Amino acid sequence: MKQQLNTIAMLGQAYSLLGFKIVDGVVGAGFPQKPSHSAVFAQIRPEGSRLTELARGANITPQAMGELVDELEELEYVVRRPDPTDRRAKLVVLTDKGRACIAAGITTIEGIEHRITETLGAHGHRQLRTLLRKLLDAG
Amino acid sequence: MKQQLNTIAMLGQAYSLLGFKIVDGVVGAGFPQKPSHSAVFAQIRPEGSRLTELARGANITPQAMGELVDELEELEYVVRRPDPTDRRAKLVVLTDKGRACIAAGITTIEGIEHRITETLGAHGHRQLRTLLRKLLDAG
DNA sequence: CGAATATCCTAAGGTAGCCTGAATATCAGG
DNA sequence: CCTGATATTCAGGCTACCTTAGGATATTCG
Repeated sequence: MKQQLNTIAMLGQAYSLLGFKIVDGVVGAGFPQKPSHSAVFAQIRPEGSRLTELARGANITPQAMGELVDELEELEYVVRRPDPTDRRAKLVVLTDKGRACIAAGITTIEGIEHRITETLGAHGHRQLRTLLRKLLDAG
Repeated sequence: MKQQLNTIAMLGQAYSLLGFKIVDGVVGAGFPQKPSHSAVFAQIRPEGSRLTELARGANITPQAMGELVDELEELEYVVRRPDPTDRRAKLVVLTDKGRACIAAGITTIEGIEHRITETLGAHGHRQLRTLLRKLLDAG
């Protein structure tokens, strides 16, 4: 579970770890309107994910997740397709527009990371990440 | 305006600066129920502050601030007293309980800061603050 | 087959945290 | 003393985000 994290995510986690509540980031123009929508984008698998699966991952009820998916479907970021392996289920799948949206978000994040490196220097940026890593590991 | 900031506040500001939205911190048991309540505690002056003054500082409408103060008054953290210098206005003043609440919050924050120093070492903690300071100044 | 289980949907409800609009009281200046 | 600005309050509304309740349908298991 100790995956590679970008600096802003580490900042957020550190902040959260220290007893603060944070709202999930809405980074850049590529992302949809509601902060909670990123709960879908962050989780959805390339082959598509089930509603209940997404709900469990986001720790909300399937009904609440259903509403989010409704909205994202309306915005044409995802579509619901029948699951070929289980005819009870439907798969929530990203559309091209959805993938473009994620790509735009990633570009924004990369831009921010770049700006951090510019400000702190490569060495400083590495130092910052190391310190944050230590904080997260200790927490 | 470049006052001394503790590390957690700096983390939060940095995170916010980088395009994320954060909910104000609820640190420790000393603080009241709602995150937004800290908008009052953070601003209120020892002699008391006016409602509109607090509203401007928190960048919300006086009506919204009025509701927050209502709640805090209900919880006996503050009282409304007539302003001796202006009979239109009332002063929102901390009670003993309110001051105790702030003190408890500060104690909690100090505890967290202490834990950070323990984890990173005094040198590491200073380094972290320096790096965050740079990020904030650049933003 | 029939019962239990899984998935999904609709509907209704609730809270937090804001907002606008309008009423009332007071102040400050000519 | 009239006028326009300022301070507060009451009333009503809104959005984001989540819940519980109940029911439809499809699948798996004994």
